[in-house]
Amino acid sequence: MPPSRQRNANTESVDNYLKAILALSGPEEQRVSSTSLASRLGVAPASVTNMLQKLASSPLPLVEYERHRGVLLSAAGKRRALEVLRHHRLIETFLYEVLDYPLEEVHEEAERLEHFISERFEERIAVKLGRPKFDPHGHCIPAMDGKMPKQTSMPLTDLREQGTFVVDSVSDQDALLLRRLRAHGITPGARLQVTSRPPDDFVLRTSGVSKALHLARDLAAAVRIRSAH
Amino acid sequence: MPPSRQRNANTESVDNYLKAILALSGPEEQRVSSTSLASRLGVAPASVTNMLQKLASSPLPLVEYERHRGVLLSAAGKRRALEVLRHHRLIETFLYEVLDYPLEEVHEEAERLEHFISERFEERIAVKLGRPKFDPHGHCIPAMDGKMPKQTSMPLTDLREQGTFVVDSVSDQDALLLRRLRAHGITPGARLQVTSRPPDDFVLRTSGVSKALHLARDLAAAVRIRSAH
DNA sequence: TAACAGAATTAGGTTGACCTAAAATAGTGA
DNA sequence: TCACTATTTTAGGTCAACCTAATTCTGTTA
Repeated sequence: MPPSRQRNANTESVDNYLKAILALSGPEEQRVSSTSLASRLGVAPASVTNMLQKLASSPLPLVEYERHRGVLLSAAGKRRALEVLRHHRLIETFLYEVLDYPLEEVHEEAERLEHFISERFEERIAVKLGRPKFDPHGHCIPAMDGKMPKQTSMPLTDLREQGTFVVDSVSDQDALLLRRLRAHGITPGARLQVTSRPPDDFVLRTSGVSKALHLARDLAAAVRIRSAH
Repeated sequence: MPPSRQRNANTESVDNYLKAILALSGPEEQRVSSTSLASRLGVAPASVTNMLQKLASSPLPLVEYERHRGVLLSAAGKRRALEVLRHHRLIETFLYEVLDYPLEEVHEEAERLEHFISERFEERIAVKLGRPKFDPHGHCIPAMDGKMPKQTSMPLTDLREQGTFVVDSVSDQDALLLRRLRAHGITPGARLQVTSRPPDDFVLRTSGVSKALHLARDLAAAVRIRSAH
């Protein structure tokens, strides 16, 4: 028995499966395939199948799983996934606000710590931060009851018309990319005036900068925007 | 291969063995027996033997081990043990100072987190706290180079004469005990006037309190004192 | 509708950290 | 010095989470 985190059958690994399923199933909660999970988690597909079978057949199943048909989170699984996501985003906010981390480094640290903080720790940092609704990437922080407001933003790459927008959020997946975005002044809340769009380049202006900016596709893909109300 | 903490062969479990050896070998760095390690770590003696053999026979051994003669930390092992101890005590201080944890709850949380924070995290909280030298229990925090000032305190239970002293530190091992001590005003820095000592009770007065206090043996054993200079 | 590619699963294996039970060793006292 | 006890080690096993290789399934395409 591993010393600390066996309580409740929630190991670090299980948490990571749940988080991945939550992320991949999207807002419509579609079934998630073994391969997509495998590639997101960086493990072999066979390992995924194994784990899913275990998670599905425990006394209080965390997922619903049918062979060859992918998985979905059960109510309990979703609850736990959202709890871990809440931890993650609160920790990110904390690192950014209180410990002055650079934006692109909060994710990696949070990714480790999210599994090991207590309820008390979560509560204390939430209070310290004034119960924030958004993390520094612009992602919303699930409430304790698991509620999340509906997404009203869209990927910059989905944009089909020009106009002025506000950066809703940036992806936390790739630190390098994040740093490049930041160097261009593209951070949550920034104003973007988009003057050209695919299949050409993304050409845009950021607030207060006169020079037009050509945005590479990989960068654009990491940005979500909403209308400048 | 477990996903996150395989780097450098320093798993949570290995860290805990190193910490336990450091604690049990004491300031004179005496050899530590398998049984004492087993009981401190809450594992079977056979498990200890196993682990020690592994730690001793790795390319860069963390311990020196001879069968039937106990273990000692190697230079590398001591370095790591002190690093983890430093993490632990910095985290405790942080929880206490910044997140307003009650004293008796910092230990348990730190015990988990100490294994998972990055160098950056350690550095940031150290800066935030003003590079503290002592944790809230009164234990000194090892410097980055592993240096620790020599102990000048003694267990209250070793006391053979009456007099006035200062509480140097209190043990962090038992939360309940700690809370009882705190209820009696016995926290690091408090003044103690000891008027009676074993084999009778410990009878003492704390600063500003007129009523004499009878201290149970288990409580006294958790307190270290130094002279009130 | 047969065949085939790609996805998913099964079978069998490894590693780390633990366990129990049995065997070996060390230190002590007769 | 011999035996006995307590400590320690060896032997052999379990479990979680991974792996590779082999097999089976599914949906599509000729």
